[in-house]
Amino acid sequence: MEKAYQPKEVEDRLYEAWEKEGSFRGKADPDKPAYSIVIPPPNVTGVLTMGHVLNNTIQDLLARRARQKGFGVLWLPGTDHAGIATQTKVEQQLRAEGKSKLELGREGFIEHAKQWRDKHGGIILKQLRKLGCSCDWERTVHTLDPGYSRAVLEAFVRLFENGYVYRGKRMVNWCPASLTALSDEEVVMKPQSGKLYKVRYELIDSPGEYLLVSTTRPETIMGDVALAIHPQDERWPSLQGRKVRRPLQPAEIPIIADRAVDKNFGTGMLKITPAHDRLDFEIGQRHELPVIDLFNPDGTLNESAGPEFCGLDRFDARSKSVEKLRSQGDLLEEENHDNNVGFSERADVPIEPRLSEQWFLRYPRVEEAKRAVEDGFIRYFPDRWSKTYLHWLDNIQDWCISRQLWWGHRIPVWYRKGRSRSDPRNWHVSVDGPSDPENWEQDEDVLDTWASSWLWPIATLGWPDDLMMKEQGLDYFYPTSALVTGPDIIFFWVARMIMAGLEFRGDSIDAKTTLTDEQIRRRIPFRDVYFTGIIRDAKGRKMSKSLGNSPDPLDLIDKYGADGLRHGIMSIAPKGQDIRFSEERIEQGRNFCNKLWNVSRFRRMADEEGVASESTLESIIQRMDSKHLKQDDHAILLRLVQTLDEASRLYDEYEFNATLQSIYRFFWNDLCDWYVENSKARMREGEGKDTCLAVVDLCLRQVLLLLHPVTPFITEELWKVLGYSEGRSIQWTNPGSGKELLAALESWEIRPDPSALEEMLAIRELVTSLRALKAERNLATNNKVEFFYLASDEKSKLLDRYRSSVLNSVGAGSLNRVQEAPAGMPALVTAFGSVYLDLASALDPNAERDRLSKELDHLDRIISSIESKLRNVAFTQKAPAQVVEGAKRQLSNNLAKKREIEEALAALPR
RNA sequence: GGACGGCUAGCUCAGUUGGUUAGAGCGACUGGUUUACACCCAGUAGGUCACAGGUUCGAGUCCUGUGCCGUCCACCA
Repeated sequence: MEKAYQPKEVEDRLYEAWEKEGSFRGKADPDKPAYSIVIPPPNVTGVLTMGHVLNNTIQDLLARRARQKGFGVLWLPGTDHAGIATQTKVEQQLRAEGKSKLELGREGFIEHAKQWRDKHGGIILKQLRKLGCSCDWERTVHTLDPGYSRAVLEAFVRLFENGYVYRGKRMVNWCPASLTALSDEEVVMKPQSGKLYKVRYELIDSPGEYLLVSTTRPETIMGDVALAIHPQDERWPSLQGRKVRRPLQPAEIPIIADRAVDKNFGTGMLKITPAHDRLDFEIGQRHELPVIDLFNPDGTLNESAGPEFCGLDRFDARSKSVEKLRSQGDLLEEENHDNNVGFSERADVPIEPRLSEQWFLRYPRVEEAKRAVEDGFIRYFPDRWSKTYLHWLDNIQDWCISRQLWWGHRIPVWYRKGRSRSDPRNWHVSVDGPSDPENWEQDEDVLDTWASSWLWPIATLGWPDDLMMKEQGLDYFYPTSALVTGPDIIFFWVARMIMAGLEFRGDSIDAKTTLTDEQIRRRIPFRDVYFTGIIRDAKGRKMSKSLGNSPDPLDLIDKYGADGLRHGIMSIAPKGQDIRFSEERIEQGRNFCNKLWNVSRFRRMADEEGVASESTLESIIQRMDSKHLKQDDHAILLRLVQTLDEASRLYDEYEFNATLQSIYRFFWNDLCDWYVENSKARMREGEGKDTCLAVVDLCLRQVLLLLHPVTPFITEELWKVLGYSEGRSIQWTNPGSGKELLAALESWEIRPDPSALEEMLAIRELVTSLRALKAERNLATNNKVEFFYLASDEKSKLLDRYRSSVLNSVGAGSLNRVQEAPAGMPALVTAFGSVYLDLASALDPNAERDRLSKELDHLDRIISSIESKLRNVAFTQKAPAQVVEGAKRQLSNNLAKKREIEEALAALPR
């Protein structure tokens, strides 16, 4: 074995072997309980980020643990076509080649995009293999696959038939960069510091008299169709019904009154531009006002804006309109003003409210979606996200699902040629289209990407095709067991998947009929949802490409190994809290693997032949001879039992960083630093050698099993190297519970002594104190140091049993009992008693006095606090007896310590 | 304007239902290469648990308020 663990060769070799053996294949096996996860499909053209590493490590961990526990496991991978994102990329690349999508035409563009996707896409899936992800790659799904596409269209048609989908002319969020409508969720509000302009409008019937209006968007004045005041605004009792002159594109427009106007904002007077503001549009509807659309789709102004403005970009138009108003004397004031502006999430440009005809979805099963989470059919980890989820559902708005793009699922609606598209009588809605296609033309738009990915858990398992569902094992794997994703897509994806599952799984149920509990239980797409945190850099900033603060996971794998990366990331990932990334933690993950490697190496060096045999749990236990079991053996076995239970509990609670901490403590502190260190002599020779090695084997074997979900490669490798494999991969062996281990030990007449743990802790504290006495005086290399101790008979007896191992681990010549504090020796007071270092020379009495005085002060503070507590009648009467007893014991211990320190102090030479 | 999360050692974080003297890793400092591991071992220093009240015999932990940091939701021109 190499001196240091070399992950590269091991990882590639093992991954290949696992794939070849079909370890990851998800098969419906009626003899096993099912465990399934569907991957949150990354963008097909995406590359692996630290976020993916976190997310997918957790999923892999869950899948691998389930495999160990004997479940029929499926982790289903795939990619998302990512409509806008991909189309934008392809267009950019075309532009770089000097081509445009219009030249290619729809068919040509899609063909081109597909080629581009096939060439550059799917990289991320290869990268996930490097991470060790145990996905069933044979079942990889892409959202534009024929089967999946059919599911998307089928869902649309069913929703249409059930009255959930409708077409309407409405205000939508328009992205002038991507030239498409967006859903409300794709708009992010950003605070902007802009200007608030005060503009005057002249009253027609009273020339020279003006009304003042505050606006942030002077470039839309040409589209004003009215001014509005609040009906109860007593400042202007008689304005209603009169008219003003619009200062740009002059025209006479009426003054109206509407409750939606805020009397207290600006001048209390609102200009109404129905085509370019949501509120204005609503007011316009109420008052039957006309709509003047000033903008082209790309955000430039059109003819309605007048010749001066036509063709200008909206922001140029803004400055130009300000200039013009100023020159006309209509601009009275200009002040700084901070407000929130909606930006397109993808293109990062301000969105434009725009009136257009689009397809909308009224969400199905909203009430049941709430119940599913409220009543615990679906559990959120951490639970607090359920509040965010429920709040969104309470205020849910219809979903604009049509996108003016080419890359995606084309809406399965056909319009009769030459007839009005607004009239449903001219529509044909079906998956396969009309039988006389020559008389129809298909809707040009595609569906929002999320209107395909919301079917992910059900459509990847074959829905809606009966045969496919059977083949893919939908009945077996659905509902999936866990979903691992970020809280940022709780609305985009999680909530919508729940509604889709409730609506589409099983028989179609009338919209008016509420689902029963049993139906909800069967239809939900997943049972547990684990929300990860967001990975931030060391300064707490979000990782992003533009900041360049995101390390490349593949570089990290190269440097620290996939296991190191996985271990590192899992050790810093508290449940649902944001994560500060630091490469040091990944380094620690690598170090951990190396430690595991080296202790295994040491184990082999102790007895190469013993390792060669295929050792099962039973055969390891049978190598233990209870005659040769020492207290240290009992103690480490008890710690192993504890750790098995603790780690298992923490795994089940999704507390992965705590899980690793628990395993770490056992493995590093208890096993390596204490047990192995103290057993080196036994491991080499003598009667107890076999027993001792068997204990080490048992501990190592269980540690490997516990760690396998987190660090699959090194554990599999050592599993074989150490001879625990019985020819089988570690993947299929369950670490088992502490209770099961105890039972196995018991069947071989091994019953760990419960008092051994406590003894070990006491001895460890003693050893630490003795080491400290030496270390503080730089005596680390001196093995002949003599110690004395002052302690009770009982403690003295205990020490006699451990003396040699204590001397050995401290590196000391002797440790003898005295009846009173020896003069002039540095001392430490432990739970065990006082220990003294015999050091005639090189002692600085003053330094020693300082140290002891400090200790004494500290003790005095503790003692007086306990005393006052015990003097308090309320405490002694109300606190539970054991707490009071504990305090008393604590007091007497500390008083004893104090006496001993005082003695030691008195014994110091002046 | 609402809602949620965070504030504990220089840094990153643990701290289960209130109960003996608040922990770990990293970093700092001291010492160590007797054949598992310097990706290691031994040890030391370092904390008014953000602040202010309250409940309680007892508060890092529960309640109220304040501050700062972060996230989400919200049509104020």
